[in-house]
Amino acid sequence: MRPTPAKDALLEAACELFYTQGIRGTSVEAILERAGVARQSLYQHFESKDGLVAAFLNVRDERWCGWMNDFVTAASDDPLQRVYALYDFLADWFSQPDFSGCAFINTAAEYSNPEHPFHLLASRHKARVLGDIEHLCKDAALPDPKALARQLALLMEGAIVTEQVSPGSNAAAEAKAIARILVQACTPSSPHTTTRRKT
Amino acid sequence: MRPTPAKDALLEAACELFYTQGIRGTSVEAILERAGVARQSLYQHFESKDGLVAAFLNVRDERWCGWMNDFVTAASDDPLQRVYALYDFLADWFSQPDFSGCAFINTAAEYSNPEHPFHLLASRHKARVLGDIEHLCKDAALPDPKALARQLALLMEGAIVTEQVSPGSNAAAEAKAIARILVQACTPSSPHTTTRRKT
DNA sequence: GCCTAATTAGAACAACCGTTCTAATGGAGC
DNA sequence: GCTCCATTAGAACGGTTGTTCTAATTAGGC
Repeated sequence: MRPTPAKDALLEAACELFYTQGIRGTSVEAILERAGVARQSLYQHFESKDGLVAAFLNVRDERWCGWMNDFVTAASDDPLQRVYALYDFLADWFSQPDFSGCAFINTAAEYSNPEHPFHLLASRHKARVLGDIEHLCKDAALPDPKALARQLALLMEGAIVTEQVSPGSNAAAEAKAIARILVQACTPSSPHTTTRRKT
Repeated sequence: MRPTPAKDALLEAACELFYTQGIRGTSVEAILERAGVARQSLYQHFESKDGLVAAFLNVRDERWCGWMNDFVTAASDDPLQRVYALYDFLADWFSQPDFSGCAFINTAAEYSNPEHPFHLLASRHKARVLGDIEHLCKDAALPDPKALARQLALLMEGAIVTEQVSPGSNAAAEAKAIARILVQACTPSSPHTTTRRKT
């Protein structure tokens, strides 16, 4: 029990509640109850609720990017299939019972001022994800990986939000289909190597 | 002054503040101050803050859809160009100084429970927008207008959220470019009638 | 076994929340 | 001119917010 059990319990409770109920929608009281921890412990390990929020956003960023990269890596050895697997990752995520959209989109919505520290953390997360996608495009030897990554990221955002507002939209599959078209469109008409239409 | 000036002032203030600061982020006090109205007036015309929120969401739905439809109608007489004009509408919207994303996406994020009345109003709004887009696709005689509308709507969501989280992304133009590709892809390779590449 | 530090429970705080009440003021319609 | 009702200002309500404080309790390292 090196990293103090109370601090960990608090962070875990914060991750659950801030994500599913929103930041303003989650009281310190609720976090303490969920963590099974005394009030004092919170202010011993974090300077304030906002400090805990910042910690939550940082671990969420780390974890979510990890999930995404692990998923696409495990999905296939073919770099192009890994690009498409981004949307299988989304489908997997959407099917989780506590799916509540993207924590960072939600945070940017709650703190609309783009200068607000939390909003900035949201932008930073999205920039990081964009970088990861761009990396996938480069690995797949796709032309203009920067531009394509921006397109693929926009599709992901659209799918996330669509599924959040109207659950059951099957938005991940929709986005994947569009992604196929985009890749096809930017590829100099190479005879589709692994484009076995299945879905 | 038929529809009581106080009620109107309250609704107007609610529209501004709920949209730009969020619902939970806006206090009754702030609305009263902005509206320049006494506290009692609020509870005379609306049964509660939640009642005012519902009223806000309804007028926002009506107005936003009106803005969109008016914009694309005025943009061109060519039905296909009207489809593309959806994304010019977005660009116009994004450039407004108080742009804070989509009020309904934000509301669905704040009230994550899909059964919550506010979340349901958000779903209803998106369904309505989807219907309008489908109508545009039909007018443009595009094949499978229902499926295409879902794709175009997903692009719009992606652009809105991208611009909200990271202002200055030029996401509207990005989405428009993708929309062109999608329309091209679903059209049985008719020689591009009005596809004069300009942007 | 003792010392240190983490943790605990719970009271207390001021500030804010949404809401209700009281009482006075205003103006428009008959 | 009087009545009715929208509107006003402001106090007051109970509940919740985030935070601080006080003490008592636990557990680990030397």
